[in-house]
Amino acid sequence: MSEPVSRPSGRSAAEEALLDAAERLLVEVGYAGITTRKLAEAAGVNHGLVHYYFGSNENLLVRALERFTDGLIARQQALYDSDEPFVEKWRTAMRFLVDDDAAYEKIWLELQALAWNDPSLRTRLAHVTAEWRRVLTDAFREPHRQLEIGMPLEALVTLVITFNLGIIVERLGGIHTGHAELLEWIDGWLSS
Amino acid sequence: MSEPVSRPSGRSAAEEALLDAAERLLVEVGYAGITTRKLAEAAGVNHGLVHYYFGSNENLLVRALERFTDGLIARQQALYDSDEPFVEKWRTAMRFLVDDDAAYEKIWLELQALAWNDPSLRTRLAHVTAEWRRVLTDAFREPHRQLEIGMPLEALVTLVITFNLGIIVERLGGIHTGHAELLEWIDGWLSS
DNA sequence: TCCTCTCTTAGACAGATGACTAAGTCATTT
DNA sequence: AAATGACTTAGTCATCTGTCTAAGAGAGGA
Repeated sequence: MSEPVSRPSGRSAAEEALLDAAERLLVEVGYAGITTRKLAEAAGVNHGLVHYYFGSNENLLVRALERFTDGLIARQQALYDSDEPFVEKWRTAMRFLVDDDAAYEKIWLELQALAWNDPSLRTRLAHVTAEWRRVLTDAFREPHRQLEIGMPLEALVTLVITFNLGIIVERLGGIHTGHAELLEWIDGWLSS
Repeated sequence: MSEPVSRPSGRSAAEEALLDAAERLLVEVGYAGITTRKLAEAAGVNHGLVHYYFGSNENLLVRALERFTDGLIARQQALYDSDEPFVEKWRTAMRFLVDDDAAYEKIWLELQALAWNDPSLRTRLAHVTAEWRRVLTDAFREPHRQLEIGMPLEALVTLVITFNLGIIVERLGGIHTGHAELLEWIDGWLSS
């Protein structure tokens, strides 16, 4: 027999390797280029294991999405939970945003593109975005008051989230025009 | 013989129908779900015509991209070229942005997602974005001065382009939180 | 009328793909 | 040492996919 088991004790190395391979392939070829055999090859395991551990190719991507988004929320929490002053948090976040290594962002947006055509995945991503919004709203409450920003807090958070997302998308398309200028002006404005 | 001909006089109805079908399928199933036979079926033509007119599936998508981006630039030009006051132009643009029918935006972002994994397509899209930036820079030059906006023009244009793009991406993911609040505040601020 | 050229059709073909399975291996338990 | 159960392998199978081709339809000109 070789039926998928009810998640025994510890995850096998192969299972983790396949999820890692999924993330790597999302970066390298995008979700549309991911096949059972490519996954297995990238993970260095037999291609039958995709069925053994995940049942199907699609399910593997769902699991990869869940693992990735769990990590994403934790990472965002950690950034804004620290004791640093707000300006430092902002600078760290913006440094991540324009980092040369866009692997994390590529995975995130490939998963979003996948979800555009899969309503069940959209639910999961909507939850992550809501969590992200919550974290940012908390983080911006104090600076929003202190810096006397005209617009309502919710509008400010929306603006920050969306322009960040837009920068990521442009960068994935190879466009960098104006990004540095915008971020530098914001940085200078925060410092004053 | 059935070799692709050197674009005779007028395009056949089938050729147009295939390009139309490509756009419809981008909206309905995304680029990854587009196959030769689905294209032909959606266009109501024989699947052999994909090879006859475009040589390959991929080439058809490239042609669809070219046709779409041509229209996109024209549409953007037309919006900001009109004689209306700036506020009206802005309102029209924002109405398009949050329109219930996101077909146009879906096509645009599916093509971008396709380009993330295809360097040659990226060049084409980068050109469109550059053109869009040029149009917006012209349109914002006067209001930027009159409204005494603190940040440099280039930073402002970047902010507008990226937060618009971010809103589109969020909407494709089914997220609408805060969009109306942000746009309403901007609208109010412009009116004052 | 016949011929030419464009357009269309149906189908062939190799290769890839997702899903699945029988037969193993191997460590741990009894 | 035997048995158990998790893990792995190599391979099968039906289906789909992209590409290409031979054959024909039909319009317009000679």
